[in-house]
Amino acid sequence: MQSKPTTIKEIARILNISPSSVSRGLHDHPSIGAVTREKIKQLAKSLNYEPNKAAILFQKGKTYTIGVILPELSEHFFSIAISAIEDEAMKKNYTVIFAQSHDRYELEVKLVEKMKNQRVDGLLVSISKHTCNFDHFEKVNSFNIPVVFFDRIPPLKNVHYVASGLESATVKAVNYLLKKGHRSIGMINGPGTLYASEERKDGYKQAITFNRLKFDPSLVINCDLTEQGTIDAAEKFLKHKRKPTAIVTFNDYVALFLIKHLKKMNVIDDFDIVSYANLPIISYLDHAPVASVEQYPYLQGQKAVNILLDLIHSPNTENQAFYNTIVDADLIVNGTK
Amino acid sequence: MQSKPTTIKEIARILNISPSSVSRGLHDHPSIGAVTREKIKQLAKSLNYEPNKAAILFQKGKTYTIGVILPELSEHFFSIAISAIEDEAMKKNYTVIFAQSHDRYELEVKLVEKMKNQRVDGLLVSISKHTCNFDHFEKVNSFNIPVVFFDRIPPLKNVHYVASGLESATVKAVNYLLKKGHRSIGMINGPGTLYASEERKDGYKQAITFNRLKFDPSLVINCDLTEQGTIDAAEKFLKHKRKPTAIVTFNDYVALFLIKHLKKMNVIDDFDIVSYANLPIISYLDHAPVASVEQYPYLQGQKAVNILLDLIHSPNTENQAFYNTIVDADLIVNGTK
DNA sequence: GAAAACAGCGCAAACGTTTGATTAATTTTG
DNA sequence: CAAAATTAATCAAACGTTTGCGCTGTTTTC
Repeated sequence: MQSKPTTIKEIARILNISPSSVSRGLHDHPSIGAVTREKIKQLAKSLNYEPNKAAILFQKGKTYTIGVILPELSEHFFSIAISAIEDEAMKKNYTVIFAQSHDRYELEVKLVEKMKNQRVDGLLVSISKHTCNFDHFEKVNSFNIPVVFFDRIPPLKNVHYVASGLESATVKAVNYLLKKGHRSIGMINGPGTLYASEERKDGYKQAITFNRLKFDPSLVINCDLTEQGTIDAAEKFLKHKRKPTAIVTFNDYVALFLIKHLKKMNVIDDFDIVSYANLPIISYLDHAPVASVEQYPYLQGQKAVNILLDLIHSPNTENQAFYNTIVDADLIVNGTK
Repeated sequence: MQSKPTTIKEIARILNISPSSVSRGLHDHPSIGAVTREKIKQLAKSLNYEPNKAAILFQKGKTYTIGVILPELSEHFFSIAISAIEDEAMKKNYTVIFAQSHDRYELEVKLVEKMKNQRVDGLLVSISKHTCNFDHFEKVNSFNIPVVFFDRIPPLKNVHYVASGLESATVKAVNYLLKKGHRSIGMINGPGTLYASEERKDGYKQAITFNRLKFDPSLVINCDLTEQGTIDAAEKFLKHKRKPTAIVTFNDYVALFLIKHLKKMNVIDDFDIVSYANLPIISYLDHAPVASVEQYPYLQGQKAVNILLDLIHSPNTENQAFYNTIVDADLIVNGTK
């Protein structure tokens, strides 16, 4: 008893009118009389008519689909964003397809190509760690598929993006520690190649110099974000001539590794730690960070989708204006700003 | 300089042959000569031809898309599964669209309907907490769209599903605690309506009775999985005449709440805790569970996709056989089985 | 009362691809 | 060498929907 979906043709046949009239009737086109329109709608309803999306997509050359490429779908930060993107797109009647680059440049290129072939109406991308070349995005742009970058954005001028204000957030974080009395503050930063590392460093510098202190470059250590890398950085701090009393870590994983190591070394109580939140339950730790930078991934996801839909719907004129949206991050202390 | 994608027609026009020949040439159809075939392929390549998926989908009535409905995309367990589903589907050249029911029955019904309208080739579902009626799945089935349930499965006989063997895993967990010397073991279970609660309780009973101990129903407490619910349960245990020395919690959240409360009450060292793993960093806690039930969400996601693709590809005969796949959960102690 | 406006509907083409049936040209077979 | 088989390609229809244009019959306008 497998049903075949009802089509417009079928309805037209039954009502003895043309398919075009049925189509127009269903869309409240003025050239269809009220009587006929109602007959059409009633029959459509009773036959459970559902438009064949594939046919419409094909006909209109639009897919009402947006593609999303992220480094890792299971990363907590991104999983929140995914939730937001899905919710927001659903509201606007768009479908979302996700893909993950697993932080591999070549895979990312392939995925962009695939999305293009899928004829997505727009693309939302958080670039992989190893992406330095951006030609693949140029290509989709030339096919008139708008691209909005998200969180991990490329260092380019003429692109749309949504990202968090890590620099100002870092200023807040360091200021907070300074106000707490700390005079030597360490930072375990990410790889130097990352834009996000640069922002953190700049924010750190800014806060330090603004408070008329001297910026000591040896207090900001680049780290590959692994456990061993974190331990190495921690050891440098422990042996530092101006041993810091507070440490800002690149993210919660680093904070976790750091806390573990400092506990092992039995010096955990000598430090205040501030991290950039990406693990939900870090505050349950015994020696949890005293403060966390919240980046609002849900909000970022929402904004990114809305910008993308804007671009999709805007007449594809020579758009010289680029959306550069910064979602201000907040410093969370004890669960409040 | 916005390009228009190359079409088969275009290639045919340039080569002065028919579109059908181009189509067949690209598909290595035997009735196209080697010379023509090569000419076609070369030109297609140089023009960057990419098949218009929308057209193919429409023509074939297949979408090469599977729909996935989960309660909450950002839930850690599901985000791992999402990653697996995406990877696996990508390998088989399928596209995935995700949606979340936010654990609301009505929304789930709507989503199923939407997926059907999207003409997905198959559906992967983890049902919402409040779904007791399953007619909406019957409906997609009648449209010959196979459904595979995943993790949260309905209490029906004639459905395909992949889920973890929670009963046997619970047996392992309780056995482990018994072997450690515990004689009174509490369980903070989920709501009684959940199938997952039933399985845990059955496993608990089984292990207890198998070890010739008496099953005490008052040691298994149903809980709404909130923090307050957990605290209430904990208090009952603290006042219990046979105060347990070990507690099995429904999931890591409950474990977290429990640990927090027991710490506050200063009795954390009186208990061994075993949980069902769904939070990645719980092992970093100071008084972390001594063991965790690992449910392998990645593996489950993989299996579910493969079963679904199997069903999609199998001739739609009257399939009387149902896939009932149990992914055995393991008890992880100190990072190993 | 003829011309103009309009309401209500049908016709047919188009979107890009696939595929069964057909044709034409060539080669093989007995 | 005629008949049969093979090769290589074309034709045309189909999938479901939308939309510009044209057609008819009725109503309005001056």
